[in-house]
Amino acid sequence: MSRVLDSESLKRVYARMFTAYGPQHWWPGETPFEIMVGAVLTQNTAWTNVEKAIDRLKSADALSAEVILHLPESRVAELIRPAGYFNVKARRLRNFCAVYRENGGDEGLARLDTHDLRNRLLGVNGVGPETADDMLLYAFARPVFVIDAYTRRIGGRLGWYRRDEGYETLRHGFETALGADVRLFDEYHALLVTHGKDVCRKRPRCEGCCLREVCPTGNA
DNA sequence: TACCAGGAGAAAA
DNA sequence: TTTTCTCATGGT
Repeated sequence: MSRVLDSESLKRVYARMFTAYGPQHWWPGETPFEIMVGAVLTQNTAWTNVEKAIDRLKSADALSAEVILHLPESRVAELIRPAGYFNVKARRLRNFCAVYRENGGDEGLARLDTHDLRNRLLGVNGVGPETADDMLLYAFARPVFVIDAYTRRIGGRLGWYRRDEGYETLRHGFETALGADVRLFDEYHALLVTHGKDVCRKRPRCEGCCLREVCPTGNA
């Protein structure tokens, strides 16, 4: 980034989105494991489809690392079919479950410091930076800011940075400007996604956009 | 019908 | 090293 992110601008945008949409109550899931499975399944996929896949895993009594590792990959793929990319995601889920088990499950992973935990997750073939950071923030309440396509699109329109800026640069930029605050990071990311779905896609002319007055191009 | 969704990794250039 | 391609269902 050519310049550091402005803390006041970030907080102003957050306040406007929070006023417009209210608390988002992310991430759906009863356990860290369920949240992490959801993070893999939601890759480039609408959450409504992920919910169907998780429901099918639950119905088959297969929402556990042991069962997923025991079942044939084709069976896992069949169960998660509604989430799309079911063949690659079945393989990724099994890769993740193997590492999850090797590291002692929810409790074992929770004992790792954030840097260590992030590296373990990134070591899984199929878990990239965004998925790992979803897991860190929402499953383990670590102060890690998640950068996704909506963060890039909205921040880009607001003139904060280039959309193709590197992932780590953006993550570090948000974390430095906002300070380590799990609840803020949690809500901020969720609000960006909600705002992106609400305005950026459904209302291309930004009618009634809560960020209109703070957007230099008038189309955030 | 065409497009997109809470990405990542492999292959090609 | 950077860009392009592949994976796939379900809703709008």
